[in-house]
Amino acid sequence: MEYRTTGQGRADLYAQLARIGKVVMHPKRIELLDLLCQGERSVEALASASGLKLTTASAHLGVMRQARLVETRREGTRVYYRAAGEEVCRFVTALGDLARARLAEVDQILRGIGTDAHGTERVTRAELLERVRVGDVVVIDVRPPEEYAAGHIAGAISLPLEHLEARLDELDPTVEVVAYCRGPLCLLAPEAVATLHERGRTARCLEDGLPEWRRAGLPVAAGAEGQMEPDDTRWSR
Amino acid sequence: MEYRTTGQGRADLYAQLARIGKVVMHPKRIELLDLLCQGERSVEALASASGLKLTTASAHLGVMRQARLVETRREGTRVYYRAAGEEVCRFVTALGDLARARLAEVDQILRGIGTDAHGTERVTRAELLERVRVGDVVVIDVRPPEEYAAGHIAGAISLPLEHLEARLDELDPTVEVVAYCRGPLCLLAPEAVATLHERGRTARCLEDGLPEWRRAGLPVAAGAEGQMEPDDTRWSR
DNA sequence: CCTATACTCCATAACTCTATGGATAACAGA
DNA sequence: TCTGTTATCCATAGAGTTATGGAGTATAGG
Repeated sequence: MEYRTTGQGRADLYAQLARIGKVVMHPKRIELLDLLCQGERSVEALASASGLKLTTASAHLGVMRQARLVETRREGTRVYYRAAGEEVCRFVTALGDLARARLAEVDQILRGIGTDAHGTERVTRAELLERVRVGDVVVIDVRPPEEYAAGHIAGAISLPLEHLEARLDELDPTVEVVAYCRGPLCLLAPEAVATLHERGRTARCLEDGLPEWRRAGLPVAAGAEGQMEPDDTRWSR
Repeated sequence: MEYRTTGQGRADLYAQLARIGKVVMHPKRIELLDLLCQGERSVEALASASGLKLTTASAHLGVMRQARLVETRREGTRVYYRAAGEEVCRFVTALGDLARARLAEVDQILRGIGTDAHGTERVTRAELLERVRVGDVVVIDVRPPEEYAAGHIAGAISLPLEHLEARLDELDPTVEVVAYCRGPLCLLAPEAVATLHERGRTARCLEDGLPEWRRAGLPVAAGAEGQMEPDDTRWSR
């Protein structure tokens, strides 16, 4: 018995799905997509962040644009790429979740060097929200300043990982620190927490990162340090 | 400025995610995965259902097994493959959702030949549940009998698409029919509804299909027509 | 122990994808 | 208009992927 419905239609359908599959078959494209879920970036910025040559990065971005997973905006001589919608970021998250669930290797990497192996539980979003309200915690955004400026947890201060040790004295040793970064696949916050632990501080990571926080409808602020415009309308159309 | 955290770790991480990405880069593998989300099947059954040669199908299944997306069980000389967990099916659904959201072509195919183009709204799960309770609707499972036997909506009767026209007189013309199949990517139910409309019947599709119904925790029965064992423990470990 | 069945493994040829550098295109500023 | 910047396009070599048929493996049954 053959149960192939409308023969042609089905084949076409799966071919379309494979267009999206092809995007995530290459590690660098997943990396780029993950970066784009943080906010828009120029081709050059993406290339240097992912360690690709400009032409190669452009080619990868072209593939992703053809699959309609990213969109572009031109500003003078520069082209800014962004994820084509919230669904794209959800898909990247889903891919990461599946990988963690099915591939022991992923969990090992995430629990490996510089992560929360010390049995430190992560802080839930609900808990953080409450403790920020009460004010008995300091939230640090350990991502690069540009990403902080593009959107951050309301009330968080920008303290990029690479400046953490130098600016350690800005943090009150008696107050617990909660660090967050780009999401479950990002290693910035776990590394920050490990560093803080080495210095005898109390610190934990937030579960997930900014995209998940935003997606949960929790307060996000934009702009550089200090000025706290309640903005960020990126996904709110 | 370079912001590449733990250089090696990140590259490894994305390479692992790409292992899963590579699985869904090929249309036939998506098709196979979609089939496996309906229940386990032998290699031969999968090959014939997807129109692949046995060796090719086996190779594709091998790729999927290496990525830990499917698992096998041997029974005599036969090897049965199954999805490696509920997360796998959720991922396939997520891929389909993303494709529908981002690729106009997919929506076109789904709304194309034989689908609910007639402005027919789909029945929600909640509505169906209530109307089955009241009993003013007949639910037909238009998938192949084997899939019905492996698990179906409690109360549904098995009426494979290919027998629909021949067995049309089994359906009371005064009662609305709700057809369901494998999920949003499956075209069996929309075709059945189109056929029923041509015969002047009142009929609609259920939103999504059996996997989504099961995932929502709604009643599923197993076994062939008539006998209604409340079973199906496939995902309940 | 022999045979048939249901798969998996292997070698290979055809094909597709990726990285790279040079050429081209779009734009801003002088 | 000329120049520098930023990004895309193109040709190509190299790497990886798929389909296929034939060989090999595991199992059930005679």
